[in-house]
Amino acid sequence: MSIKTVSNVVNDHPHVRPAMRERVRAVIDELDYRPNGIGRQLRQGRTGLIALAVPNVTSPYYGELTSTLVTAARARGLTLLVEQTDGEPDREREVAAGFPVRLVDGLVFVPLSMPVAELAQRRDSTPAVLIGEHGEGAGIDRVTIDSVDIGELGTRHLLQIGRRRIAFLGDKQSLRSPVVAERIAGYERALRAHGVPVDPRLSWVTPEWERRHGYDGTLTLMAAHPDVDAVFAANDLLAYGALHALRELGRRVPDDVAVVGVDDVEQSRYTAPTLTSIALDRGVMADLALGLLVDRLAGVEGPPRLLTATHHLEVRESTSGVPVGAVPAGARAAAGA
Amino acid sequence: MSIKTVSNVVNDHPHVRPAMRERVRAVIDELDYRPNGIGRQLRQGRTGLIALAVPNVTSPYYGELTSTLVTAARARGLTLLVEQTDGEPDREREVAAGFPVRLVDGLVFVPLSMPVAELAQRRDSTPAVLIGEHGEGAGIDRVTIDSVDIGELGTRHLLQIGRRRIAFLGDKQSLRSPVVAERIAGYERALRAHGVPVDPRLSWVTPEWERRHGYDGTLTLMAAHPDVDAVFAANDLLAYGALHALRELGRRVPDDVAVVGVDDVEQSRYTAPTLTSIALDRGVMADLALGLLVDRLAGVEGPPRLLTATHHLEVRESTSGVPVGAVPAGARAAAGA
DNA sequence: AGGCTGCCTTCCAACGTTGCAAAGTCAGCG
DNA sequence: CGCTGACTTTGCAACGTTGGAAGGCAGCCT
Repeated sequence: MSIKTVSNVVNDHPHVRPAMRERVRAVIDELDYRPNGIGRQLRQGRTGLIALAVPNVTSPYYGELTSTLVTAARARGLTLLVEQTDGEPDREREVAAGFPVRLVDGLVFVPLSMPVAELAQRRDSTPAVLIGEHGEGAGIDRVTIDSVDIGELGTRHLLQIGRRRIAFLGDKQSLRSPVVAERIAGYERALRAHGVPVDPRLSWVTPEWERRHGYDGTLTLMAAHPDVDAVFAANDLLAYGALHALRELGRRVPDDVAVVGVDDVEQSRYTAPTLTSIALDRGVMADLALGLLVDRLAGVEGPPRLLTATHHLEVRESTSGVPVGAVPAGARAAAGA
Repeated sequence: MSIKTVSNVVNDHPHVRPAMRERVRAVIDELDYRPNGIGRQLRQGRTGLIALAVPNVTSPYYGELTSTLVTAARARGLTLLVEQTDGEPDREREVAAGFPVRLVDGLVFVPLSMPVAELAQRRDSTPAVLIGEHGEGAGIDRVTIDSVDIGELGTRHLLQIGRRRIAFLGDKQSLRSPVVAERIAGYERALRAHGVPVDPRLSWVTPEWERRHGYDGTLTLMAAHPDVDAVFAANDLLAYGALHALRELGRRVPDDVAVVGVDDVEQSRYTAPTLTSIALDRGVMADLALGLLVDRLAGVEGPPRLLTATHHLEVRESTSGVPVGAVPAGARAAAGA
């Protein structure tokens, strides 16, 4: 039989006589033959591969995002290939410039630090989607979240439980990325709306948003401003570091200092005390992003599109003091010792 | 100029006159040309792609492993492609059988549940490396850890701080995988060595090894056996659940119940109390695994090889009661309330 | 000046697949 | 019995690259 007939069988072409179809299938099983993806792709010009470029896979937030994307991609017959940028501008530039060897059909990119102007001048013709606040005006499809509202929501919650000296943990010294700028804008807006003076010294700079930076940052913050009665951390990891530092300093949470995070990753339901956080819908974000990308792969033209995923506040012990479980308060107090 | 000359320039072949080389480079820049990976790969028969199949990317342990592998692969000029099995036998079978379309050069696989006999009968000719305890006798290169010793080490530590009613959290009901079997073997060996009777009722079954299973498991465990004075969790996530449950129950850690985990992921330095855990060297494991795989890709023949990565105990507050930071004990006591 | 040598460039073929078109087969019908 | 038409199979070409071999050119030696 001819090679082409095999191809017809493998691709379920019509006009193949059942007898022949059976014969070919038998031989395929016999030889354990698999079509060579490379040849197929060369012919079709597509690989079915999508690259995902995130700062890292280790942070719970990006890990959960990656996990969702892997699953969502598979559901659409695509395979995900992972790159890590560590949020460094040069690594992000490499991703934006495209891989030196053309291999993927599309790119899902979470940029953090590279200048948006450079993103906009990207010459690589591979379709891309951005996820996150970074990329306003880059002319690329994007799925984002409303970080101004996130900053406002978290701060308002702290104001409502009576806090007045609220620190924002996770500012950036140089290069204030949109993420930070927006969250701080929301934070300040909420303060003003409540008639609480904005003290710029309480926008506390951390080099990155990892646990240890939250820990170090909170130690120095509390030393400099002992009157701080709430910490609004830019993400959950910083908040974990803050909780650890506060415990070490003997400050009770939330009694002395309340803490709010952003991302609401799984771990936040298990810290002691459990962490109040603003939940972002990662599943929806991944799905939306992949949908935008698949459109472009299918040849959909048009101006860059922008979608915004929703978020909501999950109140837990670090601001309410109320334990999650159905256990008497007395028992809880004893537990903490 | 001819296509082949361009190829020669791109591949740094000798015998290209500098003038011509320059001319070609200029045009490449001009057109922003990139070699099409597919054509190249078709010619060379290799894709430079490595598949990684893990249960998920969300668990800190696998997340950190994935992250390390991505970096290690990149350092060797390979790109990592991620699949998730959720630890389900059928999904693992698919991975073992090979992707329907031949596309990757090699496979790094962390199986958890599929029968080893089936792994051994794998017909796919793509080189593979296994990571973990699962796969003994499959005839495939593997990087593992000594889980018997891990079980023994953790248990001995608990015995040495005076605990006698030590529960093992994370047994599996049916299908006791090698991971569990080995850790429990070590646990029982340590108990016997100390003359402490082995109580099989304290090998507590959990459906999976996620935080919530540790939480649920610990609640039921402590209800059934209130005299338990230590919990040896099969991994850190289970331990976080255990810490949460114990806090809710008003049991002090480590005073009433000491807790030990396995994996020593980043978060364990930040829980309250910080978690004693057995650290596995993920970086080394990833490197070893990739080394084995690259050998096979280079055509190295020979019997299956087995490497064992090291581990060590990180003692923290959940067994020692001693805080990590340089803060007076009095401050710490107040902090916990 | 002719031939030779050595370097540079070009040509050809092949990797494995699939779209298209041509060739082949067969049954039914006039 | 041959023709028509529908259905089935096969052949060819092309996707973009690179190894190997052949071709071209210039300079040098005699």
